Amino acid sequence: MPKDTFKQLPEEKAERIIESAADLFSERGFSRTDVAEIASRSGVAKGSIYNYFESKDDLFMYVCRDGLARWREAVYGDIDKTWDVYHQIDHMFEKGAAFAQEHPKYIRLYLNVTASGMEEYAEELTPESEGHFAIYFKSLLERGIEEGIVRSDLDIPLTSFLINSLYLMFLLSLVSRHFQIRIKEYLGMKGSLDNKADEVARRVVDLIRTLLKPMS
Amino acid sequence: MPKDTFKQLPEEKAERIIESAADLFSERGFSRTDVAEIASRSGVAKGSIYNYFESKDDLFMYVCRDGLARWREAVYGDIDKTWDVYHQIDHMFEKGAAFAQEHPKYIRLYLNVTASGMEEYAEELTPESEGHFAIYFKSLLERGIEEGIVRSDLDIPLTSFLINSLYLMFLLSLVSRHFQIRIKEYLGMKGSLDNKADEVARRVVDLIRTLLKPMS
Amino acid sequence: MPKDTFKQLPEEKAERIIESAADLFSERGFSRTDVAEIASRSGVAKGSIYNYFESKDDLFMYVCRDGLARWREAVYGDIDKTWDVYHQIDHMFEKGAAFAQEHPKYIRLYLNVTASGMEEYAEELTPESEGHFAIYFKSLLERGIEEGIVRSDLDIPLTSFLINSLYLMFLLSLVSRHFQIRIKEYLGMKGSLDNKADEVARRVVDLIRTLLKPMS
Amino acid sequence: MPKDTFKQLPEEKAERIIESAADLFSERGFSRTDVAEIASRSGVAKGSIYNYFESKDDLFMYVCRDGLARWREAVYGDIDKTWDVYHQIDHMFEKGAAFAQEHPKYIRLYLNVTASGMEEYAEELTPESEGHFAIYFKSLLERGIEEGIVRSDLDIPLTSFLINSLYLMFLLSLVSRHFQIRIKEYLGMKGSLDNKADEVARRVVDLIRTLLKPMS
DNA sequence: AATGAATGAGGATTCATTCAT
DNA sequence: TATGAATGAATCCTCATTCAT
Repeated sequence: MPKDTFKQLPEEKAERIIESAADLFSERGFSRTDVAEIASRSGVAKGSIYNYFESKDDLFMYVCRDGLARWREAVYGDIDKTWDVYHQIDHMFEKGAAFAQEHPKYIRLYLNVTASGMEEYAEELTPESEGHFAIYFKSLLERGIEEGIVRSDLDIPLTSFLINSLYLMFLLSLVSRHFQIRIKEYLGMKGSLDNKADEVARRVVDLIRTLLKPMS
Repeated sequence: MPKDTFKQLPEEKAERIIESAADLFSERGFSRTDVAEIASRSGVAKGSIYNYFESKDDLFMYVCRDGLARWREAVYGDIDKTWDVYHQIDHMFEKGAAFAQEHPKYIRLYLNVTASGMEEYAEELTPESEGHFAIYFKSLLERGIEEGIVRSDLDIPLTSFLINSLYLMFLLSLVSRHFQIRIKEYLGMKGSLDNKADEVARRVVDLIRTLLKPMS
Repeated sequence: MPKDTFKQLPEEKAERIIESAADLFSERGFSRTDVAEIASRSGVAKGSIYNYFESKDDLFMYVCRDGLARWREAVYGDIDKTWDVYHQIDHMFEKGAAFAQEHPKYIRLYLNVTASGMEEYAEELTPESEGHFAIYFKSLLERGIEEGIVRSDLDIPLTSFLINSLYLMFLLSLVSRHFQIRIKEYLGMKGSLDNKADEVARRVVDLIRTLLKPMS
Repeated sequence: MPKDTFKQLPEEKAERIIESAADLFSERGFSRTDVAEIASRSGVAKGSIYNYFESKDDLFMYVCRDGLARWREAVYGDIDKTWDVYHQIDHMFEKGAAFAQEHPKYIRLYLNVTASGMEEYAEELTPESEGHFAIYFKSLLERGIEEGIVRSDLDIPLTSFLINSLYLMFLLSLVSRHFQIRIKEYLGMKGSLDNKADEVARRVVDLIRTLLKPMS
């Protein structure tokens, strides 16, 4: 947890630190990131970082948690719960893609938490970040079934898991070299993915709709 | 690339080195792994590691490539191409689960390649490891459609991507703390996942079958 | 030398600072003591310490000098110069023991001044703290000889040195782990020294008397 | 405890490290001593120090223990147990003075162990270094009494303590600024003590003899 | 005068890699 | 070829001191 001094910081300065830290952690991973560089990039002294955070670990945890919250907010923030399931999923993919392209670093942080040797962080962050989604998707599907726009013979929890997995893989494809190469292998794409993100998003949502909708 | 001296090593010794390295890289990640410890665990001198490999990077790359190959072999090695698509997918999940439980380290290595700062490795390894799967899944689906057991209104490349994503998420759930917590959130499970791996595998395959089979 | 601001401080606040500083310096030594902790323990701001003292060195010096003065006062404060030499020595040991047990920190500070790298402090403090004793003991012995209760064949300065050395070693044994272990080795004692301090003091004074009194 | 690598070092190199470490620790104390400087002074790389010792603590402990052993050896090494008590004490003071003048650092290390915050070291080293002396002095006095050259009305353990205290104070006076100033206050000396060490030693031994010998 | 945030030099320790034996 | 000691750059964190409020 950040120290009180961090909370009292001018927002602009705090933001600079978080940005630099997120940049570096997401580019290089936890171990390869140097606290001194975070400091110099954000224009504060090395010692100051330790006035704000207990340790590099503490800073990392804060940055991850903060990044994941921004991600959630960007995606869910302006969702209208009255929309139908496909509309909401479509919105999530669209907003997710926009967020991934604007702030790839916050999504890359996700990969830091999944990495080997980061179990300690996962233990704390994963339930926070995934719990919401799990409940959200499940209730979305249930309502869809009630409304007759989702087939009723599905294993709901697993279908939620499926949708989220697709969602995750899609976003990671926009921010991680590995997942980018991977998706291009599957979709037979060449060149940058960036200008096709929306198109791919639409295809994914279409596929989901095709698979979920009741048989006519 | 390993040096020639490595290739001339007694198989048993080479294996000991690869095992120790895979153990450590998969538990701690690249940066946190100490070459000296790999050496001592495998009973060779630290200097010897540098007789066999150009650098820690080189060793890491070799270990990852080797681990991914073992994974592929375990899953595809004894597949019968005449089986139908659902049978083959079922086999993949079953073998995959067994492999993940017997050699979690080789699957954890996958996460190392996806991590931040590992782009250099992804660049080389990802095409090798994912290319196979992509082609394999696509041809599987195409044959399924021809045989009339897979609905024909699907976006084949994307459906391949979907199946592989589910497959990946399932296996990662067996070996990574993050993905384990995540899947348990979705499936509402408590306690260890290990003794329910087969059950979950079956559920996933069932879902895939439900979604893919043509509407009656 | 403390700044003027320190002298104008409410006595209670000044005392709190001195106490905390003496506590910490005496427990951890100069280098291992953190100015910030002195401040927080005495309930003042870190910056305030620097309003009162030029530097950590300055504070340390003041605390040592003050502590040694308290020690002197406790031991000599209520001595009656008309008592005979043995009575006065007995009183010194008794009061010294009581002081050592009540305020071990002030005696531990002595050890900080004797330590390596502390020559600068010794240069200033030692003459102040030892000068008194030297003169005092010598005149005490001289009077004892005149009165015929101390043998006249002694090397007076050296005998003063001897008595003070014993005195010092006795008190240090009450406050320093090293000297405590040491005296227990010599006296064959087990367990805590604290409840036997008076007894040992008496034995030491007895020995001094035995050695110094004229042959009958 | 030093690592095996240290034990395998050429004696000359090991000696250089011990010397530099003893020099610095004894001049500046533990905390103020920089491992990097020990390394550079002994002409080895900083990292090498950590090949030889677990930590700065470990090195410090080794150096202290080694120094105290050298001191003991210098003083006791060539003592003839058939000599009478005064002869042996005389020899100890003489050799002790010579050692203190030749290798003041090893005696200064003693002060590091007595310092605040060094209890951990005292716990281990003090029994080793003082145990010998305690037993030695007591048996010396007992034999002296049997032989009729030491008065029989003494508190033997305490007298041993007294002699050792004098011995210690005398040696510390030769190597520590504080104790040097102190002894000069008592003995009324000016200028350097060094060229008068033998004379003072003789005076101390004379005083001991005067005090201990039976009354005629 | 009081505060406590900001600073950056300093210091212990780690570890990939080299190299003499 | 095998070894493991030697190296020193890299990195986390501490802390005395300053200074703006």
